[in-house]
Amino acid sequence: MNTPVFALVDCNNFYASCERLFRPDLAGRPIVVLSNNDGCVVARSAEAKSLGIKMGVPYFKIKAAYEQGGGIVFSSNYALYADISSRVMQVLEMLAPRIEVYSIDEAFIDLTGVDKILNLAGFGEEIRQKIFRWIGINVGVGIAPTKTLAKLANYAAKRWPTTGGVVDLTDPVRQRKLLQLVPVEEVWGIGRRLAKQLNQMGIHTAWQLAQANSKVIRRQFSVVVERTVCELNGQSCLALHEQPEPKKQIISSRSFGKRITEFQLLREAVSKYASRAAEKLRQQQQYCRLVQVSVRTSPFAPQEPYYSNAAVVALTLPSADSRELVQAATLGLERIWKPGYHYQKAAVMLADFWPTGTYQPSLFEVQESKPNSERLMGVMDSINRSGKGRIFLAAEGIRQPWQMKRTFLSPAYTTRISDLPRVT
DNA sequence: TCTGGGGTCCTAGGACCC
DNA sequence: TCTGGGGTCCTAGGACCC
Repeated sequence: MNTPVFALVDCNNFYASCERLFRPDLAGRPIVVLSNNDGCVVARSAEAKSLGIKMGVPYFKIKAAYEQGGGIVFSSNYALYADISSRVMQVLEMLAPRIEVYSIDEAFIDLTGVDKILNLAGFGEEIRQKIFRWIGINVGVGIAPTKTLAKLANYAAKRWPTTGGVVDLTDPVRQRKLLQLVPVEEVWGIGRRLAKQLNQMGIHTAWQLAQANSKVIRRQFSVVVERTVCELNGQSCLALHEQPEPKKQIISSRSFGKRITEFQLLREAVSKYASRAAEKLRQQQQYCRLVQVSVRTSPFAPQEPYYSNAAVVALTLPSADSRELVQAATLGLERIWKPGYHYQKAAVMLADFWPTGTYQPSLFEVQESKPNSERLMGVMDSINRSGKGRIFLAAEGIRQPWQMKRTFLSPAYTTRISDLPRVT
C-alpha cells in the first residue's frame, strides 16, 4: 500500500493579492483589507506586514499612522475574492486528481502514488508557476504524509523565502528538523489556549508535542489533540474530503453601520438576515425547522449597559420559504427585544435541516405549507441571481440606515459588467 | 465616532429511561 | 444502617479553523 501524500496549496496574502491584481499601480505599496463594517484588518500585503500591522487589529487604532505612511486600504470585496478563488481552484482541479477546497484561499490535494511518477517538489513548482501565470496569484505549496504536516510544510514555504515557496516534507529527517524549529502554536489545531496549557507542561515546539504520549494528551485534552499528535508523527488520521459535507447550520449575522435603538429598524435588519439565510438554505436544497435570532449591544462600550440575548423558534413543518422564516425570526425578536439599548449586531441562525420531502409529520401535525411556496421562491432566486436587479420582502426595509460600512470598496471587476476594468 | 463573519467538533452535565 | 448501572439524547460552553 502507498503511504499517503498530501499537498496543501495556500494563496499568499489572498485578499490583498486580489485587490492588487487589478491595481498594478499599487505594486510595492502596503495594502490592508478590512473586515465587514470596515472593522478589523483581516488581510495584509507583505509590505503591510513588515510595517508591523497586526492581523485582526481594529482599523481605527492604526488608521492615522498607516495612511500617513502611504498605506492603502480596502473594504472586503467578497464577490471579487470568491471569483478569483474559484479560478485558482479550477486550475488545481486541472492539475491534480483529487482536491479538497478547504477554504477560500486553501486546498488540500491527494498526491498518493504520484511520488512514484513525479518529483513532488517539481510538481509543487509547476502548480505555483501555472497559478501565477494564469491567475496572477502567488501560492505556497507544502507536501507531506499527513494534512497536519502538509500545513506545517506550507508554513515553512512561506516563512523561509529560500524554499522558493515549495517544501517537500516527505522525508522523516526533514520532518524532524522542521518540527524542532516550529513553535507549538503554529501547529494546525493548536490555538492560543491550548498552546498556553501545553507551554505550562513544558511543551514549546511542534517536536515536543509530537514526542508527547498520545494517551496522556487525550486524557488531558481531547481526541482532537491526540489526533494532532499522531498526524505530527506521520500517521494520517485526517482524510481528504472531496465533497463538502452538507451544512448543519446556516448563520447570517452582521454588525450595523450605525447603532440601532428602534424596534422597527431592528426588525428590518433581522428580516433581511433571515431572508439571506433562507436563500442560502434553498441553495443547499434543504428545509429547516429551527430559527434562532440573537441581538446584542457593543461589548466594547463599557460606559453603556450591555445586553445580549437569543430566542429559538421551532416551526411546525420544515420550511425554506423566506416569508415563513422572516416571520419566525420576527417572533423571536419580539421575545428578546428590550427598549433603551444601543444594538450593535444581530444574527439569524437556521438549524435542524431536512432534505426536500423527507420529513414525516407526526399523526397530529397539520400540513399547512404556503401554497406555491417553492415556485415563488424559485422565481425570486432566479431574478436575484440574474444580476438584473433584486427583489426582496418589504419587511427588510427600503432605506436600511443600519447597513454596514464599506467605505473603501473596490469595483466587482470580474463579476459585474459595469465594473469591468477599462483599458484606455 | 471607530473592534468581522461563518463554520465545525468535542465534552460535561442534566434529564430521562429501563 | 442500607439508595445501581448503563444507555441515549440534548444543550451549553469551550476550543479550534479561516
